[in-house]
Amino acid sequence: MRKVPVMSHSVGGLSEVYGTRLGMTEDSLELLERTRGSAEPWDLGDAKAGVPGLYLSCFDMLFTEDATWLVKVSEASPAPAAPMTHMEPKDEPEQCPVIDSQEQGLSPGLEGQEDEHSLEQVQSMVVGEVLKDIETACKLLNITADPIEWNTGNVQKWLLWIEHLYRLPNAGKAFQDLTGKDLCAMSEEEFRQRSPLCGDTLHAHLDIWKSTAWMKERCSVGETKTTGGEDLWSEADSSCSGQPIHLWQFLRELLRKPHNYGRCIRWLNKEKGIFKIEDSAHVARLWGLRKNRPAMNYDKLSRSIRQYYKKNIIRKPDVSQRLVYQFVHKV
DNA sequence: CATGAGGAGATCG
DNA sequence: CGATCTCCTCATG
Repeated sequence: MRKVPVMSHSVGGLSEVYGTRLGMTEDSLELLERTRGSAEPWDLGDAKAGVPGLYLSCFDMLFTEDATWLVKVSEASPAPAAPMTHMEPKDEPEQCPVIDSQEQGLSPGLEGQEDEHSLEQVQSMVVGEVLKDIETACKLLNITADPIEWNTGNVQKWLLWIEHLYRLPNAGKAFQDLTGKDLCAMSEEEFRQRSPLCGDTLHAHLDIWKSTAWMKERCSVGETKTTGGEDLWSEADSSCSGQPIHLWQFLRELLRKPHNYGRCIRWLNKEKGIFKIEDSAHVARLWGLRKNRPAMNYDKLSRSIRQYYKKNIIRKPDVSQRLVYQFVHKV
């Protein structure tokens, strides 16, 4: 109900990947009866697929929606557009993601069909989700939303992140020493050359980020500009003060996004601040990603949590249970 | 066998 | 310097 994944083939492999992995609903499939690609080599085959819940959370993070607005784009704006630099003459005329989601109210006449209308609603909703999810990723990785600004370290983080989320084979090395700018200048073909296995997927992901950044830029022109513009992205969250994030803050961030991380960490009793780490390895990986500690594991993460006992930040609940902790103070 | 408690030195921003 | 990170020992279910 919440998400209405939509797919398009505008991003080659992506649609198939997400289509199959995201557990698309039948109706959404009908909605835009797109070609249903053949199953990707790495999906549904492995154990994870059997437990969609596990990594689905991550998928939602960026993608239930991405495809969506590509759909919108390809359907709504027939004109070949700009921000997507060189587009390959692939099967789809790749367009620039457009911001029309905002002003959909202005063009009611255009989409006479109910389908179109509901589709628009879905799309704008979905665009919002993309924004939120990318924002979340940015916080977790401590990188900016705009790939153009990434240094080589940021790029590596992002790659790790995407690979981690989507269970892609490791391709980090293939993009070593590239900045975000370099990355953004690369065509899908170049991506594929560097990483035959997942270059196209990575490229598609990057496109989403680029598009989102571009859109965000467009939307925020005029306002927020004076202050530096971080307001838009850092509104509701606490963890933004430039200081290095603390583990307890990180955990709270995860807990704050049950939709994305509910399968690896969740509240048992939010009022009392009691939470449970459902997937210790997963949480540890996320933390390691965030802190640039590839060797992070639950052993070490839990040691850090235990340090909080003395500081009165986190404690073990009265009835001690495995992997269950409790924030001492109110959230 | 994964988790939990906590000591102690190393490391990083 | 503080907040982990890392490694380690020992205990527990």
